[in-house]
Amino acid sequence: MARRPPTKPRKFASQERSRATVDALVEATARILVKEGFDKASTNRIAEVAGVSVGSLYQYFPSKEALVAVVIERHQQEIMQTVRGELAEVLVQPVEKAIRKLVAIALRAHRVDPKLHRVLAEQIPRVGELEKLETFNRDNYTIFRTYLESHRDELRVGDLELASFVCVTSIEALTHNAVLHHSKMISDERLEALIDEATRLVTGYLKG
Amino acid sequence: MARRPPTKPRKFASQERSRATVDALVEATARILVKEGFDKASTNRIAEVAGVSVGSLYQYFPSKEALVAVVIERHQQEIMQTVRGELAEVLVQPVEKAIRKLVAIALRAHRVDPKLHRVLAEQIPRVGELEKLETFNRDNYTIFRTYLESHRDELRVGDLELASFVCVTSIEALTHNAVLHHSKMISDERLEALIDEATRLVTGYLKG
DNA sequence: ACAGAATATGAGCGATCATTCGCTTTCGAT
DNA sequence: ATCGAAAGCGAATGATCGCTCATATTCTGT
Repeated sequence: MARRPPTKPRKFASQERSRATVDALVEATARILVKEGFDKASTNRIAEVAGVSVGSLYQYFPSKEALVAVVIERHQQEIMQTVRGELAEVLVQPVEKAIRKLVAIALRAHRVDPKLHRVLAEQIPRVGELEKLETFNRDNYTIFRTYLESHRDELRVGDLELASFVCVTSIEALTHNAVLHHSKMISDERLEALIDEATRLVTGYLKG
Repeated sequence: MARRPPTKPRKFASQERSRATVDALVEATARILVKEGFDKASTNRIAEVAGVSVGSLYQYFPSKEALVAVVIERHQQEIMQTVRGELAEVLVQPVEKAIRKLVAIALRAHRVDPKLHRVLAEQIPRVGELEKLETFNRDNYTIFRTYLESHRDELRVGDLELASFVCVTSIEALTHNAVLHHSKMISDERLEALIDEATRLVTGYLKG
């Protein structure tokens, strides 16, 4: 197993000990990002918080960027796990139900480790490897556009592309801001109110 | 004039030459932010692009943060100059007209040096002096809330606070994304279409 | 023409950062 | 018990950064 030259290989973990190291590094990175922000997340500090040495970090991650990218991926996967099942249901429901469920899903997505979500959204530079954040958003857009196409006859929209843009942007911004900038709004009661309002906003727009 | 000890004073520019230096520094900072991003904007590089020495930079700005803060202020003032007159008109107009004008204003605001706006919105760390960005947004929110209060009877809204949040967030996100992430949409024709859609979205929501 | 204030200079300081590499320790297979 | 591979270590490197200061140049009032 692992036939690569041992001097270079920045490679995968085969023993359990090393898997624990990788895990500790990813977790430490996330914790530092949340508690101290992106620019305090130096590789030396990450290794220190993870309880390993910098050298070990570079055994498994070719760069700091790669490590942050893994943190992003893990966060997106956690969101997807919370959401994938519900997302399938949406596609076969009528507009009003679908939008309401979509808003609820978006809200729940933003409540998975909100502080990490905020740092990723606001502080991570979108260069090189770290553009995955943009890609993730484009996926949502495509899914929504597909839904609108298959329910075209129930809607009063001229330009599907434009309508998708309006809806996705609004829902994303509302849920993002509600969770990350107005966390007082998080009482379950007010949260239901927000779902009502966002649903009314979007369905009203789609059904004329 | 200027009685401070000459060893410390990090002070104002009284001669024309120094005013030009300050201007060159601010402009160079903006240009670097746009063309190379926030983390390439080192003080040495800023001074180099401005055609002055680092020392001169620190004669007029106590820190890099202060310099960036001035760039932010200047950008916000440029936006306000483009917008202030129109904003006054909005307050005395009926809902539909008002919203349409507000959307158009927001759009125009985002088209004042859009690339700089994007960098300021997405790359500048919101710490210390640089929180002005948040304050600016809170102002918009307050203005809108005031408008809704004075037109309460024309509206079908329960919670004014919540409605303001929904409207401001949506308009801001739509105009921001349209200008900064979908610049293909900028053809004047599609731009009018976006104003139509955003207006329909928000007025539909407010008037039930 | 001269003095002192204002302005400009840029080498360099100390801190911090991402990354490397020679070395040691632990593991798994025999 | 042994040995090679895997995992771990951390001082050291070189780059870059924000910022200072001793010095030089230019301006302004007289």
